[in-house]
Amino acid sequence: MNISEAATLSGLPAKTIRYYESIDLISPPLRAANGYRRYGKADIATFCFLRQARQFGFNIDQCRLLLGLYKNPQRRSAEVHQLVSDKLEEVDAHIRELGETRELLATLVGACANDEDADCVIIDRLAGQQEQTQMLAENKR
Amino acid sequence: MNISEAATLSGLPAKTIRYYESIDLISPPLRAANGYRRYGKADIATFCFLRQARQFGFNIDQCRLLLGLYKNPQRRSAEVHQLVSDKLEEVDAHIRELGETRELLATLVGACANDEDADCVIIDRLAGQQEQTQMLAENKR
DNA sequence: CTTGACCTTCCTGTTGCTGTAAGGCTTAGA
DNA sequence: TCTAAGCCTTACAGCAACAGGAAGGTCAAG
Repeated sequence: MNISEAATLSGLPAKTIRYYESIDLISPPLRAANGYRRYGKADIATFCFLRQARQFGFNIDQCRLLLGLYKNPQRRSAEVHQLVSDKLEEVDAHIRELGETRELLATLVGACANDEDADCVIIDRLAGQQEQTQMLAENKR
Repeated sequence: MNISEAATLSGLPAKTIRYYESIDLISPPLRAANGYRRYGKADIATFCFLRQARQFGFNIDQCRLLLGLYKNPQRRSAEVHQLVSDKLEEVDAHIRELGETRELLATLVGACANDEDADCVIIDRLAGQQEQTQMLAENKR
């Protein structure tokens, strides 16, 4: 099948498939006589794998590792487990961080008058972190 | 003061300050006789404002808006409120999305044998979304 | 025979910086 | 007085992970 069908079946845009090939994430496929890329079922499975992995937040290098394990029948599931639980921790950390940001934003939203007046707690709060930074800077000396 | 002191006091790297100037986010400062940028207290306040806003997840264009409101004594706090509550919603959506990812990852971690064997539920799960995609593709026809 | 839908490669742009090169200014110390 | 460090300047390259578009070749239908 041609690249656009492979794209439809796998859920990866054709552009992305070509890009993955260009960075050697996937191996170059066979070419038809006219130069078109030809893909088979196994390729589709690989593309699906990559789409899923990316969706889970693995970056390209991590996908490279995962793909290596995927293609290697000698893998130990413990290796895969390690990669995935590391990612889980990473996602957890990210969620915690966003949660803090969220709380701060909610505080701001709640504190703002939300009217026609120019007085704005949000603006004050955003600008008013200066002293702390300066104290911090002084502590460093 | 010179740029590195401004950087220390505001918490924005000197590089970032120059970058913000280059994209017209902040206005070019006065220059000393030797060509060095000179900053004052108001500049530091602006830099702190930007640092905070970025930390809250506002992108550069949103910072441009916020900065406009910050510098405008005629602002209506409702405008600021709108920007911030939009951002809050955005962050909430992001958190929800990450939460779903987290649950899926946790499921994978829990289901994996985590041993010396090659059998790996994670690998199977990552590769095995193919049918659904294909059904989806067929529904589109 | 043309039209439109594919396909190819190559180049640029995105976001928000960070790194590095190549050079000028300034100040303290030998 | 020389020099070494530690500032400062500009300008260009690069990161991640693609997306958009140009310029051109191919293919199937009407």
